[in-house]
Amino acid sequence: MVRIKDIAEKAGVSTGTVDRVLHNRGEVAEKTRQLVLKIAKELNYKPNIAAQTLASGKSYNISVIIPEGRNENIFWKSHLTGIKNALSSLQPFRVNVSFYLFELNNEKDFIEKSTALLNEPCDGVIVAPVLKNETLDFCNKLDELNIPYLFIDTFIKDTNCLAFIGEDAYQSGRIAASLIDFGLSPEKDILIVNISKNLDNTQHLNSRNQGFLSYFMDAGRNTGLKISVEIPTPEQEDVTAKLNPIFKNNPGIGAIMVSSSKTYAIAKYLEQKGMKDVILVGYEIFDENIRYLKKRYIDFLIGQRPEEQGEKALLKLFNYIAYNSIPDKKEFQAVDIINCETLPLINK
Amino acid sequence: MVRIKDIAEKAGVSTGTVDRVLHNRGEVAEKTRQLVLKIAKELNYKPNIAAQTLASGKSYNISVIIPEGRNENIFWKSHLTGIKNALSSLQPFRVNVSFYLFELNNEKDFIEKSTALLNEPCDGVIVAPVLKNETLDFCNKLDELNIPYLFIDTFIKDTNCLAFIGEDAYQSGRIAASLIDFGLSPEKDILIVNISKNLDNTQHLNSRNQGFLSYFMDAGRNTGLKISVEIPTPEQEDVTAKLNPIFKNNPGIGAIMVSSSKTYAIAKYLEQKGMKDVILVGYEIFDENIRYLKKRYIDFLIGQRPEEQGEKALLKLFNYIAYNSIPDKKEFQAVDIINCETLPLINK
DNA sequence: CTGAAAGCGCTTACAG
DNA sequence: CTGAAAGCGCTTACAG
Repeated sequence: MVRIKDIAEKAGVSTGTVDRVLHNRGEVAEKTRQLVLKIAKELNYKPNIAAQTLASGKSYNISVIIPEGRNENIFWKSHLTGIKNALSSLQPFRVNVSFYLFELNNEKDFIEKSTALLNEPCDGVIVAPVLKNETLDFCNKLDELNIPYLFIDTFIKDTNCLAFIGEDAYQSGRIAASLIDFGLSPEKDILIVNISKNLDNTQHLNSRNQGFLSYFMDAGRNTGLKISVEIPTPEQEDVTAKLNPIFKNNPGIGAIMVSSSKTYAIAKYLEQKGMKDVILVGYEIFDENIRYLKKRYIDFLIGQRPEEQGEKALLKLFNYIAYNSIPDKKEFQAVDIINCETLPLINK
Repeated sequence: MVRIKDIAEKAGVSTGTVDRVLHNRGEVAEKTRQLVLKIAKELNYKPNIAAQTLASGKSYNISVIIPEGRNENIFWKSHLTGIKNALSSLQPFRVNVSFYLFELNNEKDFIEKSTALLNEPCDGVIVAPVLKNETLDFCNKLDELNIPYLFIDTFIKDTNCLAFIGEDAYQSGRIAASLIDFGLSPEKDILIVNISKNLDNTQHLNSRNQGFLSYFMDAGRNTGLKISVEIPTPEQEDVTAKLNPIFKNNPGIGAIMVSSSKTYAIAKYLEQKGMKDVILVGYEIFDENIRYLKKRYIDFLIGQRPEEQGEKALLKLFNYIAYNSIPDKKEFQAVDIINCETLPLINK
C-alpha cells in the first residue's frame, strides 16, 4: 500500500504538505501541488480510511425524525431497524445517530420533536415528511442552518432536500392492478377500498389509486366496473356498514384492491362473510396482514422495504457528509410481491 | 469514548496488560484479569475498530471460485458485483479478494483454477459448488489446510462448509406453481419445461420441479394435466421439435413453467406461434428474459438475488475470519417476483 | 506475569 | 509557503 509518506519522499516534501494538497487545504505552491498530485496519481494512492478516522477525530452527528413504530404502525419500526443496521456497518467511524420519534399524525408532537432536534448540534437529518406543512417549516430552518436533510417514505416538493428514498406509489398501484388483472376473469368488477379519514391528505393512497386505474386504461384486459369506496377507519362496524350495500348492489365484484396497509380489515370482512373466492390485493407486509395471507383471504401483498429505506438513507447521508458524495435525487425502491408461498422465505 | 488507557488507569495496570486480558492472550494473573474485565464492563468499553485495524496491520485474504459470467451466464456476473460491493463496504479493513473464475460446466477448468487457488495463501474461500465431485475434493483439501469455506448458489452435503447462501429451489418451484394457479382456469393443463442436457445433474431444476408439483398436491385448485418435457438446448430447432407435437396432442395446455433461466427460449416459441394467451412463468431476471416480459409473452419471472448472495457471502466470511462470528448454517434468500409492471422499479 | 516504548497512516496545530 | 512533531487508540515485540 502506498502511504502519504511514500509520496512525500518521492516529491521531496513533507507529509504535511502532501496532506495539504490532497485535501485542498491551500497554502501550497502551485508547482509543489502539481508535483504531489502527479505522484499520488502515478502511485495510485488510496487513503487509509482507518488511519484517517483515527487521526482526524472527526465524528458525525445525524438526527432522525420519523413516526414512532407503535402497534398500529410497526411499519415504522422497520425503518429504525434499517438505520441501526447501517449504523453498525459504519462502525469504524464515529457516527452518532439521535432519534426523534413523533406520534403519527400529531402535528404538535412533530413540532415539539423537531424543535428539540434543532437545539442539538447535528450534521445531517433524515426526515419522514408525512406532515407536509410542518415539515416545510422545519426544512426552512434546516436550510438556514445549512444542515443537509434527506427524505424517506414520502416526497414533498419545494424543499432543498438532498435526496428522497421511497416508494413509487403510482407504479405500485399499477402493480396491484396487474396482479388482479392476471387472476380475475376479464368481465368481473373490481372494488377499490381506501381506508382513510381524509383521502386528500394522504398522497400515497391517492397515487396508488391513480396508478391502479391507469393500468386498466393502457394495459389491462379487465372490462368490468371499477368501484371506489372510502372507509373512515379499519373498525369492523365501519367496514361492514360500507361494504354490505356495495356487495348487495354489485354482485359482479370479483376482486378488491386496498390502497393501504389496513388490508387485514377487509380480509376480516371477507372471512366473516365466507367470501374466499374474492381476490384481495393490498399493501405492506406485517403480522396482521400475513395472517390473512396464510388463510388465503389475501392473495397478494405488495411490500415496500422500509428496512432498506432506513439503511440506504443513513448510508447516503453519511457518504454525503463525510465524502461529499452527492446521491441521486430520487431513488424509488423496488417492491416485494408476496403471496402465501413466498412466506417461508421471509424470516418473520 | 472509553479507551484502553482509561481502563488501565482505573485498574492501576498498563495498557499492554489490558490488551492481553481483552484478547485472551494469557500471561496475566487471574486477579488482574478479573479486575480488568470488571472495569471494562463497568465502563462499557467498546474497542475502536479503526485503531485496531491500523495498529494490528492485519490483512485478510479471501479467495472466490465461481463460474465466470459470460454472455450466456450473466447471472454469475451479479455475484461478482455483489462481492465487490461488500468489499467496498469493508474499505476500512485490509481485505484482499482474489477471483478464480472457471468456465461453467468445465470440470478440468475448475480443477485448474482450484489448484491455483490452493497455491496462494488465503484465510477463507467462497465457492459455488456447481460441480459436485470436484468441489468435494477441493473441500477436503481446504479442510486439511484448515481454511474455512462458504457455499453460494448450490448446496452440497458431506462437507464442513461454514455456511450456505442461496435459493430454496423447492419453495421457488411452489411459488411458480402458485402464480400459475392464480391466473389459470382450474381445468386447463400445465406444461413443465426443463431445458437441460441432463436433468439428473442439475439439482436446482429438479427441486423446482418437485416443489412445483407438490403445490398442486396440497394447495392448488388446478385439476388439469401436468405434462413434463425435457429439451436438450434452448436452440429453436430443439424447442420446436419438442413442443410442436406436445401442443398438437394437448390442446388444453394453458400455462407453461420453465424450470430454468432459459425461459426466453420458450417465449420465443410462443411469439412465433402467436400464442400470447398461454401463461408463461420462469426464472431469473436478465435482459433476454426481460425482453419477453415486456412483450407480455412471459407473465412472471422469479428472480434469485445473485448480487445479494455475493454480498452476504463476503460479509459473513469476513465476520467469521475477523471476529469469529459464526453465521447461520443455511440462509435461504428471498426471491423476487417480477412482472411487466415491476420493471420500471428495477434499474436495468 | 507486567510495563515502557515504538509504530500503524494519517491529521493537526505550531513555528518559521 | 513548508516542515517537524505530537497524537488519534490500539497492538506488538522486548526487557525485566
